[in-house]
Amino acid sequence: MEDISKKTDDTKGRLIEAAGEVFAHHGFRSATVREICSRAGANVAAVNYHFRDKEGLYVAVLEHSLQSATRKYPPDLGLRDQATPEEKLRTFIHSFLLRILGEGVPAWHGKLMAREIADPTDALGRVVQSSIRPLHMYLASILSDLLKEGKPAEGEERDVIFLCAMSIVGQCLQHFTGRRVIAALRPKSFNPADIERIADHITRFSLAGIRGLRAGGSL
Amino acid sequence: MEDISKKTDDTKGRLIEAAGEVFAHHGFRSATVREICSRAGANVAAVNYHFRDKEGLYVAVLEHSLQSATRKYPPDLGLRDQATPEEKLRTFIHSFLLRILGEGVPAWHGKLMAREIADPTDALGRVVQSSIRPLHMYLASILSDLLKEGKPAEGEERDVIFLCAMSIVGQCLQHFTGRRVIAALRPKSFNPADIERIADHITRFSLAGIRGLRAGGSL
Amino acid sequence: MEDISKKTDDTKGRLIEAAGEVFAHHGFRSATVREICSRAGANVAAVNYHFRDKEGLYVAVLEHSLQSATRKYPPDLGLRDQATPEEKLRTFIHSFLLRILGEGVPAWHGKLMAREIADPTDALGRVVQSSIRPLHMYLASILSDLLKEGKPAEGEERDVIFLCAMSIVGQCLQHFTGRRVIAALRPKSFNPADIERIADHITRFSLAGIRGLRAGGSL
Amino acid sequence: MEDISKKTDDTKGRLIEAAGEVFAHHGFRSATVREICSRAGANVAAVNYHFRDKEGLYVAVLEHSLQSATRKYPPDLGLRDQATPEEKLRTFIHSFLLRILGEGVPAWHGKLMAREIADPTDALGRVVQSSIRPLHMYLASILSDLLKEGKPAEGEERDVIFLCAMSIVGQCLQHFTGRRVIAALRPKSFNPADIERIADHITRFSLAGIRGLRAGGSL
DNA sequence: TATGAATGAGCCTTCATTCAT
DNA sequence: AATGAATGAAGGCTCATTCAT
Repeated sequence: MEDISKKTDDTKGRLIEAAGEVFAHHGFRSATVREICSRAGANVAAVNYHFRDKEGLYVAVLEHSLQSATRKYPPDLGLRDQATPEEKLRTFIHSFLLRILGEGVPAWHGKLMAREIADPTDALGRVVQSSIRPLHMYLASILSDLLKEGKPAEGEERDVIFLCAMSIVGQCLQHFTGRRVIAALRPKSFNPADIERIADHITRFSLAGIRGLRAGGSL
Repeated sequence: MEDISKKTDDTKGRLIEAAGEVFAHHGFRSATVREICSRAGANVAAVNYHFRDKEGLYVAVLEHSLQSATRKYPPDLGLRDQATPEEKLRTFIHSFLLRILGEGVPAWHGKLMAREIADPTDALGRVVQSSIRPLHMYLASILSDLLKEGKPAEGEERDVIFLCAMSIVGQCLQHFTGRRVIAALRPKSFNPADIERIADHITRFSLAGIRGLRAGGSL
Repeated sequence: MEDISKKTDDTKGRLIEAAGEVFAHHGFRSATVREICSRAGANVAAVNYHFRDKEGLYVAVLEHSLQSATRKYPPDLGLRDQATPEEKLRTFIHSFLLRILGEGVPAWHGKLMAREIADPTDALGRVVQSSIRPLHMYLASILSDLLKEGKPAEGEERDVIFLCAMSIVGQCLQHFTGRRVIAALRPKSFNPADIERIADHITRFSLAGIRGLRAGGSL
Repeated sequence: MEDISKKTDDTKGRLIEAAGEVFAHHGFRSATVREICSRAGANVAAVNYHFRDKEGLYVAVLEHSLQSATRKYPPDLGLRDQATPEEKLRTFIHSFLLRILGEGVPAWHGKLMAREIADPTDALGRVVQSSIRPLHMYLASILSDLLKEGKPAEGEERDVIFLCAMSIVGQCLQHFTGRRVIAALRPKSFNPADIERIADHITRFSLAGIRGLRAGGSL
């Protein structure tokens, strides 16, 4: 009679949970099967039995993470469909930051993705297709709405949308990827509680940036 | 006190050169002493002899890189001092991108820094103090000029400057850190030759973003 | 007391059948319980449940093989008892080759024996007593007839008989044991269809050899 | 100042020597690097350092064995060239038996070959080309002389030569491959000292067999 | 009776490091 | 100053086996 979400007391589930933390913390190559199994209270051979090998476990962790993360933090955060593009962008940024900086239990979902992006394994292709591309397309549609009125993007326009998407995602990821440098530069700044503050900044900065591009002013 | 940049045919210099490439490509943990020594045409024991251990070599590489990189690509790219803040920002962004995306012979300097930021070792503190902080301060001064006129930043203002700096650096690093994902999302887009294009975008996006913040419009 | 040869669709029977093929192909040590169970469509624990351990299964396979093989290919191949010793020898050699080179459904019986001879396990003693010795005694009796007339063999004579038996068996086994080398030396020679040809050669070679020994010519 | 043949006190040489014994005794797959290194008084990593991996060591052992064995027991055993074919055959058989049954220090050369023949690894091809084929060609030339006068072998003739070669080699190998069965069948028969006796038998048996074939008598 | 899950010993290999020269 | 050889710790993985159901 399992009360906790989906019976996490089976070995396979515990392994995924433990592996998620360890992979997110050390990266795929530096993580050791022994530490994962130790945390999961399982034998070293359990990984081989359930996931074939270390990489199989990694893929399973990624897939679990992809589903879980997008389910927990949908890009629109339950926003009503008739919301303005500005509202949608703010919500997208906020949810993105929550995924990579949030401290909720299984906190490693977003961290794992950020790691995979910065130091990809062979599983990157799968991650891009099943998780990153949908998010990217959603962001691109918001940006398309913000950059012009109604006309489908084409040619030059598509490049601008893509570059804007990179600008927004880059700003968000910087607060995860560069967290150690930020801590060293400004010891007492921004902790998890500041996610709201950061989301505000990135949203305002980006909305103004997009409007500036639309204005088309020269450099 | 040997000048490495002059006589790179001694073992020590060749080791640093080879280690730079390997560390930049694989990261500290995944790089192997054997590959480094092999590329440098040196014995496996050479690293321990000259640098005490693998980490000692890494620190030496970082320090060499810090000096070399800032010398080769000064943040102002030789800009005259009376340039406008807008010109200074554009030059900063351009030089930053050149450092992390350029294909010049010592191409690994910037890549190495970006790696250290994304996956720090114990040497991060040193890197921050001697290399990152100066760049950051220079960027902060440009931003200060752009955000207001003359008055030194304080309180809330400092937070804004810091967040803007992160926004700009984050946009730049995204094109290095996320290069594999970008390649997977848009196979034929942006190659090194597009650095100008990317620099243009980030500059325009950011200048508009900063101006938007100064306007202080509500969300 | 189950009759395996009749109902081979029970787990135990399927395990023996599958194990026979795998042991014959890979040898005892290199064969894996997992492959055997996989082929038999049974659980990995089935071997330990039914046969205590891997070796127990091996012994069961051997015993099944001993009975089955001698039943299927009797050394005299149903030859009438009043056949000449020459006819008996030819038939013995032919049936021996069929057992180790034949491609019949239970093709692994002879191969398994040949493997046990070349790389014995602890079960060798049992195999010798229950399977090899009877064959050997039968061959020895044929040889005794060929070497002299009527007088029981004794002393020096017994050594000659034994050596002749080894000569004949060695010639036959060479075509199984050394099959890989033969294939490498003479790529297109001798395939299973050549059993007749090989049997002819060994028979003629050996009959002449035996007669030569009887003639007692000096070296 | 090494007095023993060729300085066997270096690690590499000791590893080859130890590996030879272990491989000959257990076979490639069942032999463990640990036992080999333990016997050689070396670290487990020594194998990797000197021979890349276990298979590299195996190949090195084989090559060392090929040279050493044929040097120690040349197929003609120093026989003068104008010896009769009969003398040559006897010498070939004798030297062959010495190689696989002899107890001289490094006793494992022939045993290793016999193992490789019966249970080949990926290195078999090399062994065949560099070691077995020359021996085979030499034996074939002797057989050619014995089977007819002067005329080069062709067609059917070549098959007969090949089959005779297999008959002779098979008889010899039987005393190594089947040694355990022989011991079980006839506990007190044939020990190493009987090599002469066995060589005599196989030679006489085979010479008579060959002559019988030449006579071309029907079955 | 039969099984999926889990185990622990042991394998080969790789690594940064140290030693003797 | 520099090297080839050797080291021991640790890693991922495979195996026959046992456990709980």
